[in-house]
Amino acid sequence: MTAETKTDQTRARLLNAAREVFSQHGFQGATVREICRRAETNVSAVNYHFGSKDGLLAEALNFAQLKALQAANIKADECPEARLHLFIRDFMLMLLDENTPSSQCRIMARELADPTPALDKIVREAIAPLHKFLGELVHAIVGDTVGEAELRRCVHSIFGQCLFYRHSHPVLQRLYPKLRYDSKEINAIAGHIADFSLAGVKRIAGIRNPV
Amino acid sequence: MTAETKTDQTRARLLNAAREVFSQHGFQGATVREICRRAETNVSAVNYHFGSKDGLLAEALNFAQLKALQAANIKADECPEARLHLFIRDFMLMLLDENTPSSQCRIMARELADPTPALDKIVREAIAPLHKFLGELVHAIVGDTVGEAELRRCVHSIFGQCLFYRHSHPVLQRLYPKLRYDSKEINAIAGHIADFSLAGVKRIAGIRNPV
Amino acid sequence: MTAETKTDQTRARLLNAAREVFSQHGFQGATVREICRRAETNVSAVNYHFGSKDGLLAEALNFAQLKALQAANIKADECPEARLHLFIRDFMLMLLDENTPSSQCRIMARELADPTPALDKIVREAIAPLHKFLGELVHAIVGDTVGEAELRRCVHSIFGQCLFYRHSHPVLQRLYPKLRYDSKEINAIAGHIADFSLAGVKRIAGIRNPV
Amino acid sequence: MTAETKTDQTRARLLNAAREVFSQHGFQGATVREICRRAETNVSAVNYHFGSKDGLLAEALNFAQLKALQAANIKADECPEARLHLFIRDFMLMLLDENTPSSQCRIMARELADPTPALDKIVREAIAPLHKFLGELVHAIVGDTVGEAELRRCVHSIFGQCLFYRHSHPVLQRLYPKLRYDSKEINAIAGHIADFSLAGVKRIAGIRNPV
DNA sequence: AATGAATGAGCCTTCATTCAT
DNA sequence: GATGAATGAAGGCTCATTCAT
Repeated sequence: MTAETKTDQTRARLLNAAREVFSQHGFQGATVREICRRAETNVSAVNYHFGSKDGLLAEALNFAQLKALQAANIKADECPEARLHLFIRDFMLMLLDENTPSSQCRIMARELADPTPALDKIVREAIAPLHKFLGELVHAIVGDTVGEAELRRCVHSIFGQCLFYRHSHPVLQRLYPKLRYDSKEINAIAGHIADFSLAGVKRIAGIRNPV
Repeated sequence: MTAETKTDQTRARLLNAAREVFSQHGFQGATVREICRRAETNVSAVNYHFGSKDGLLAEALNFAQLKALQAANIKADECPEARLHLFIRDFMLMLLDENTPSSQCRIMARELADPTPALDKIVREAIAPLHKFLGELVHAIVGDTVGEAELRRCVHSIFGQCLFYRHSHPVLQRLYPKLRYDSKEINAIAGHIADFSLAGVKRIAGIRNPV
Repeated sequence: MTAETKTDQTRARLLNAAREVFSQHGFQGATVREICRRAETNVSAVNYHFGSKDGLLAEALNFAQLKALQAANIKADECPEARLHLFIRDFMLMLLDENTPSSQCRIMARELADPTPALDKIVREAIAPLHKFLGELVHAIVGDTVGEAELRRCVHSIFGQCLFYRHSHPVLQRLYPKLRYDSKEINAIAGHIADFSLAGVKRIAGIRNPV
Repeated sequence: MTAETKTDQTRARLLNAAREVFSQHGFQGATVREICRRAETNVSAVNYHFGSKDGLLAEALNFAQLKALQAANIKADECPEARLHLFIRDFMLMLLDENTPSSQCRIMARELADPTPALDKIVREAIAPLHKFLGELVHAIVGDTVGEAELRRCVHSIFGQCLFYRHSHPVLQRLYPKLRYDSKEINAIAGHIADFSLAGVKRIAGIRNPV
């Protein structure tokens, strides 16, 4: 049924390998050779199929996972607070779960702090919608009681907490050598961030925060 | 009275250049040659003064400033909540203030995943004490009502929010081209993070959060 | 019929150049750049074809020729004394003959004092078998009359005499500016070493040495 | 009593350190920094006192030890055969004894195969006299029965055997990991070379070689 | 006279890319 | 169309040497 040509298969293998390697080593740290080794093809293949390492990154980022996450969240028949919790949990799973290989999200996270030619595309197609999505979710929680700037900062506070566990992973590993991101730990972290943030946004909105 | 030797001046120029380049390109993306070019010295200077690129990073992180920040905070005759606010503000000033360019510690250790003595030292001497400090400050606010793991996560939530503005700076620049980190903006951000976090930690501690 | 690919040609040029440069400047003194310059290729070629400077040395030593030499000697239908003479002559030709420049194995491993995989491999694959071979040849001459340690020293004495002409070539050139290693001279040297050594090993074995 | 100035002391320390390091690592492998570290002075001292690394080598080689060896040998009230044995033993001790630091002879041995600017001086002042000395000793044993070329080759055979143990040390260490150059082993080697060579030169001279 | 600081040429190696089948 | 071979720019670093006291 899958009329995949050999070319398509090679492309697919390269994209998967690229996602793995980019998410592990970042764009600069990744080498074309390593990607091609994992894709079991030759080093010319990247330039042949994608023009350059940059081009490979651009294609490797299809953001499907991220969009699926948002779509699923919107569909969820839950109150905004519960949806925030869900979103944070799914986002953290994408960022941290070691059993989910080749998450685009993890690639993005790595590149946020280290501008690459692909960053414009990443921001435009993935991050801007994501910020918009979370902004709307927060708005659904707090209503019109907060200004635009404050809403934005709430979104930043939530993403900042999430991304910290990825960006600071090398540091956290050294601080707490026993730390492992299994699903229990990820759930605990996500629960914490959700509770913490819910209280935060409500405080910002001037809403009394019951225990 | 400027008892600065030529050596000290060269070291200082290198450190400033390194902070600029490291924060712009990350550790891997930064080149010794570029750093030396900006410092107007030769490429050997880095190895001469700091032993290696790693060693330069370790010194560029400027532990002294971090420690001064903590010391000043401890001395402040304020309640823990106010001290948290102060700490966040000073930390954000250190991370973001564009008016003291390159003399600040802009870099937080990242992407030194391979076990390297530099990151070990950085974590041991700078980051671990910093986490301990903030942990104690949070504890002073919430008392013994939270467990060790939760306390730790509160610390992570606060640092995550702060570092977000540095790590995601390239992203935020693209999302909000008009964004400038002047002292007014920094104060607003710090205020937001302090309020948000205070509500967060109290919620985690099970403390009713009045408006 | 010249089924040599371009790769093989480049490899061969590199090996020839490496033998020249290594034998002129030693391993440390030789530079990859100089070798590549003489081989008329770029500096990456060494690492591409041989992995490293060490790897290039390992291949340049040309074990094949050494092995062919031993194989031919074993096949020779001669008495052990005559075979010793033959071996020394062939070995000296390999070491010294100026008429087959740089296609020969001129280098004997030296100055790789730091434990390096290259020298380990060289010793294991080339030198140990060679010592074993000469040990057996000496044993065939003297029988069981000498102990293991003495047999070993006889082998060392023979190799030492041969290698002297290579290792001390720069010295001998200065001592005897007229010295040329043409085939007549090489034969004379080989004959000398064979006679000298035959008498030596027999004396060590306690065998009366007739004129 | 020693009216040594501070300068002289520094020079002396540098020369001693240089002899150590040169004999251990060869001229190219030795670094000025290491020499100065051992001499407990600064890196400029070498150039200040000796002009360059080359100049340091030239001065480090005063050949006193070598000359003393020859002088002592001439004085010895022994037959030429016994004096050959003595000479080889003393020469080997100089080359190999790990308890005799900073032997000039060992430096020379390293540089024989790897021409340095100092080689002309070494050959002229040390090696040529040494070859002449050993030539005369061999001549005293065999008389006028051998031609000049053959006499020369006998000298080469003897030196070749001795130097082998130094040049091929890295190889021998790997072939026989248990090998140690203690004085017992050195004496055994020297005895072997003397016996072997005596038989050799007599055979070359056409002298019947009694057991 | 003597030294700590600074230099720049050069080292081996890695890398994304291009070439020539 | 697809690949193994080859490239050259650039990387961090080491070193003998020179500078400026």
